[in-house]
Amino acid sequence: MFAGMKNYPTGSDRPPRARLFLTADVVLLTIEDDALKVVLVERTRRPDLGSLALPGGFIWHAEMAEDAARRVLAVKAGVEGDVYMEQLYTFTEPERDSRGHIISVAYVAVVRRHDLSFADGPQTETPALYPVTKLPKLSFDHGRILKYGLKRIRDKFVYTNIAYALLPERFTLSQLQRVYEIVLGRDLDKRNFRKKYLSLGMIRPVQEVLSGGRHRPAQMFEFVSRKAVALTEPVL
Amino acid sequence: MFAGMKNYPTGSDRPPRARLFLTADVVLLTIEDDALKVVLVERTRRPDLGSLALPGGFIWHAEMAEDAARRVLAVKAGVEGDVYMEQLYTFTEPERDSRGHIISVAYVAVVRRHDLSFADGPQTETPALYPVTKLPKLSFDHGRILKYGLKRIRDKFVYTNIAYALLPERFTLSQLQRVYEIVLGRDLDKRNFRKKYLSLGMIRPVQEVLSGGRHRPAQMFEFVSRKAVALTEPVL
DNA sequence: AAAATAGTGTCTATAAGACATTATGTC
DNA sequence: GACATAATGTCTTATAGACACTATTTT
Repeated sequence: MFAGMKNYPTGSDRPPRARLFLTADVVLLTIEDDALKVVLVERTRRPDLGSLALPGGFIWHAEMAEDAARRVLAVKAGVEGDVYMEQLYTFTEPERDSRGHIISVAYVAVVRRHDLSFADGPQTETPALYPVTKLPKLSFDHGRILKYGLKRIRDKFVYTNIAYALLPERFTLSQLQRVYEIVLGRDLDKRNFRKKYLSLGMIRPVQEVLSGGRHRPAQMFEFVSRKAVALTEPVL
Repeated sequence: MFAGMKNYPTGSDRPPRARLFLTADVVLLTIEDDALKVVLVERTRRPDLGSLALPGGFIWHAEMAEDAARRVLAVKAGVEGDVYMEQLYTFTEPERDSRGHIISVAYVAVVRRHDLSFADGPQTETPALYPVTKLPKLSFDHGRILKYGLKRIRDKFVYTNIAYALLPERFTLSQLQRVYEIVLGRDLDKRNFRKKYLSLGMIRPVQEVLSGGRHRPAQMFEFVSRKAVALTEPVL
């Protein structure tokens, strides 16, 4: 296997294969109060006790990383059921965690604020939402992971339908546009946005209007598919 | 599901954290005889002895996955020095390797054919090049990894300058176009390709022409940067 | 009728893609 | 001068982006 190699650092005739611990760490994003926010937990153990980190957990025997990530979502943020989640990157630097050489398989997940339930559940760590625009310093290399996750999600918004993950089943075009503006962090032109988005064929009108306040009610729409779909053409 | 879990499967009060082996597996691509090819090695051990697999190796103690991948490139394909390589995905299914629960951190690398040296070097496994258009069945889940790596590289060609990894320092526009055609698997219009590529400002003409056969010599170009650069605008 | 958001169309500029001929070397 | 590849420009169509007013409902 490592053929031809005569001497390994250990002096043994076999390479010093590492048996490593793996964690699944999740960049869990949502929208609250018209702002994109990320779930962070306060560490209850050393090292870095009391400082903020991404929710994460060790991968168990016979478990795949994605299942561990879903377990983390359930246990630390009360998120159950269908959630948009994708693998982000695997961080393997031996020094990234001061406890030892621990690999992090990082995920990004996007949920509606409503699907987070911090209050109930047995967690001792206290999760909370932080706006991505002004972030505190995070433990380990979690700042880097978060930054990377944010970039990934912003890219995905342009090339996929994942806005569905932040919207109820039925929504208005104004709500959809607002989601894009919050995630991308810039204002969009209403007419151009509607023209473009409708031309993509990812949403369709439903027989329902939203009669909000003292103004004209809005046509509601639904996503044709609530599974992640990649576009050939960007939204913006 | 996992919320409120009082007893772990082992009955212990601590979760059954797994200590796992990790491998770095590399989708190593090159161009040979006007075809995109991938390096595969014949397995010299069980399981799947004699069948084809991606070059890979276990991650060692205090080593990061990327270093392991570079070691694999060096040992199994004689590739040294600066190589375009990026992390692809991490495969963690417990059943993916029949030897046990082994994680694969997969990488894609792109090199010039000239930089591969199979002959010399101490490997007992015999690496060889296979056209990506007609691939044999691979061991484990390597077929899936390869397919994913190919997709990644094709996407990257459209949005970055990584064509540099398949070209000598100086090259003609026809050579560049040919690289794109081989990687993407379709013919491109010469005039449109030149117009577009030159407008991106990623290459510049040098004071040299290539006088090949009995025809007009071609202007040579070089990449402004031979580091991976992401574009805001696609090449094609 | 005032307030508030919904809903709509045009114009301009830029880019993509289809397409054919001339230029300049070597042999 | 025959051959082979290099090099080049125009037209059409589609898309992106700037931009302002009318429509409909509630109170």
